[in-house]
Amino acid sequence: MSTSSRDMLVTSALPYANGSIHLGHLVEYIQTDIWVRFQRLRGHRCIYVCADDAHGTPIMLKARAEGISPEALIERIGVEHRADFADFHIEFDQYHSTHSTENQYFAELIYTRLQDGGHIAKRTISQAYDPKAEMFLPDRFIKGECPKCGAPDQYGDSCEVCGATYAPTDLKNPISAISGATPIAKDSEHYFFKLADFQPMLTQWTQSDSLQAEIRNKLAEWFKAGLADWDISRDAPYWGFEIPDAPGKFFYVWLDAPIGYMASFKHYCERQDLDFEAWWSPHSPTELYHFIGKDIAYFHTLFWPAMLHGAGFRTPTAVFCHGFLTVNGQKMSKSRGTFIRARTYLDHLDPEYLRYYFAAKLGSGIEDIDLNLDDFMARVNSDLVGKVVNIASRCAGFIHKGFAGMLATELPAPSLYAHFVDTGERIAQLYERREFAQAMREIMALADQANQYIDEQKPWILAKQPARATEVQAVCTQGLNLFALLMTYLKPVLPAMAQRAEAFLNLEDAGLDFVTLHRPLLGRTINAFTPLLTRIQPEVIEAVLAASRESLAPTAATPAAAKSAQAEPISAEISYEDFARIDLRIARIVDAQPVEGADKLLRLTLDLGGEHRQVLAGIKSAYAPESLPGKLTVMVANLAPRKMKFGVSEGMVLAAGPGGDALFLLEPDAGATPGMRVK
RNA sequence: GGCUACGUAGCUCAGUCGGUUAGAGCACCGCACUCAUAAUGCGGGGGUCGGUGGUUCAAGUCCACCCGUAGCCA
Repeated sequence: MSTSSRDMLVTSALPYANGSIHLGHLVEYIQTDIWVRFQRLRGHRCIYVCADDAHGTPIMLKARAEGISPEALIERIGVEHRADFADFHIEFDQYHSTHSTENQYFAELIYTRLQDGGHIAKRTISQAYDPKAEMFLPDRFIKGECPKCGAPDQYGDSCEVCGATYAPTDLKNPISAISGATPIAKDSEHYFFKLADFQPMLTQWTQSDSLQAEIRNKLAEWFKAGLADWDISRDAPYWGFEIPDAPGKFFYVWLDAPIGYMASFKHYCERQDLDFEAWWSPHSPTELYHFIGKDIAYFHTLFWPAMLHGAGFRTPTAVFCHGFLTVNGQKMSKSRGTFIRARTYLDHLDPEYLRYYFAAKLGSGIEDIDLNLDDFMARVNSDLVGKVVNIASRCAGFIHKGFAGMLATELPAPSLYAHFVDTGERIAQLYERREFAQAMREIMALADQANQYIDEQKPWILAKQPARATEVQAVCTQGLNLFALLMTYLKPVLPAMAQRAEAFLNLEDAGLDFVTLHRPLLGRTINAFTPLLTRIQPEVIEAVLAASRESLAPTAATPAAAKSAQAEPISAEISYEDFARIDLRIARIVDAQPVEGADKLLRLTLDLGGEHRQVLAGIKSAYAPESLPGKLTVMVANLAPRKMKFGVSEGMVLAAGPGGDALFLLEPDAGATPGMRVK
């Protein structure tokens, strides 16, 4: 079934070394790891490398803020990243860093070759400069008022309130996010990579099978817009590699980041005594694959192949893009507790639950995938525990009770077994094409058939008739062999569970794989059955959400609160009598509906302890209507009714925050009831 | 604003080149079973395929416009 052995080098995008791995990152590492493990189970040589992306302004500033060196910061984050990946069973052959001697070597080599080829230009440009911090400011580090809607405290590239995009120089009253100083314009000479030199080569490369159709469309659009020069230098102070013969100029972090793939592999070659050149020279027979998120397609499908080609290296065999992760249908949100860090998840849940769920949702396209937590629990419990593990569980007892763990010497239903083996080839093709969701559906359809078979044979009835004991043994041997095939097919996704299954099946010397699966397990003993996987409990999901709210709220809230107190000074003093005129009441939200024709409003029906009020509240951007009914909050009960385009609003609910999804309804402590006055 | 995707059952998703009565899993309801981690099996209800218009003998599928969501770009 397997073809001749292939040599493959696979990468995942390098995580940035200034923060923790979260569930969004894991989509990519889990997708890649499943594919790599599958290739190895098919008998191919598949080397999986990655590294921390350890350069750039954000890392420099974070280290400065913590009062440590950038080296110390990236060392600490590197240790954390490696532990998170290892605990999710992400099995890299090499995990390295872009801040390494190998990476400096390749960055300089590639740059020098591009320069020798005439592909580097120098030009003086004017940029925002912080005179106090004495450094140029990336767009993200300039804040000010949106030129379009006037919203305060917006970043230099786009407005979070009205969605406008603009240049940092358009901001009104700009300030440096680093020092608070007003930025000035300052000239500096920059180095550019002349991407347009590679237009013919890129046109050809992007039309090959290297890319998904959606990405090819996107590239066509970029080509139409024209390939602009790419600014690859940054001025000191900058955390990165200095450009050869250009004192005070550094490689932009995005130049040396993808080169980190080569550096990591080079490090591996030195450890394993492999020939680096054989894998990276043009026309190498080996295969090179990059798994990335769709947001960084531009770097990997234009800059990267052009750089490689221009420097005399091979180009990737293919670049595989995936979409983003949403949780419960929405962007991950710190206030909702759905911004879940890898470690928080691991503190509560088995990593294989998530590996399976992602596999069940991932295809070869670039669509976003949704982690719906109710669906997650139902799917994992029902598919893995209810269907797959159940097969082993219901057969094992009979084999141990009646036959001392000995399997029958032949299969009673060889054609059913053969059907499972044949389907394995289709499943393998789905894995190969990264159609994991379809593969999981095929596997679960087989699991259904295995359960149906046992149900038809009814070994629990046969077991009551001593004369039919051998039939019981035969049926359960069949069931366990079907289970062994299912575990083989799931092994790329569930490596740890597969290992437990191998121990149970007494297969520890020669594990399950896609090459030898046509040989059934017969006339041998198995070990005692222990639960291979337990069900997810709903309380545990709640605990993860609660922990995510807790672990992130303080760090996120402190600087934001400090800033907003600064931005919005405390109002003029009022008397107690002024305050007492405001009648604040506890209200229960009994209904919340979107308002037709209004972008920001929800129509709330509030219960004030008998009396019902309609309030039109501008909280749609932060709260899904279905999440509100039942909640208690605080309302201004004696506010004059206000007629709006969409009806009369009879009061206001109280919420804090700058707007957008950062809007937080006030909630009373437990015990408060609708109608109570707030004093 | 321009561009690229996406919108199918309560939830998560399939649906090929336009072709018979639009499918699956979960959830729900009924029955059976009691080996199995309350697991399993059989049966059932549930859809204006985002909307409007068009092309066609025939549209979930193709075209146009609109609405919604996400992303990219200036």
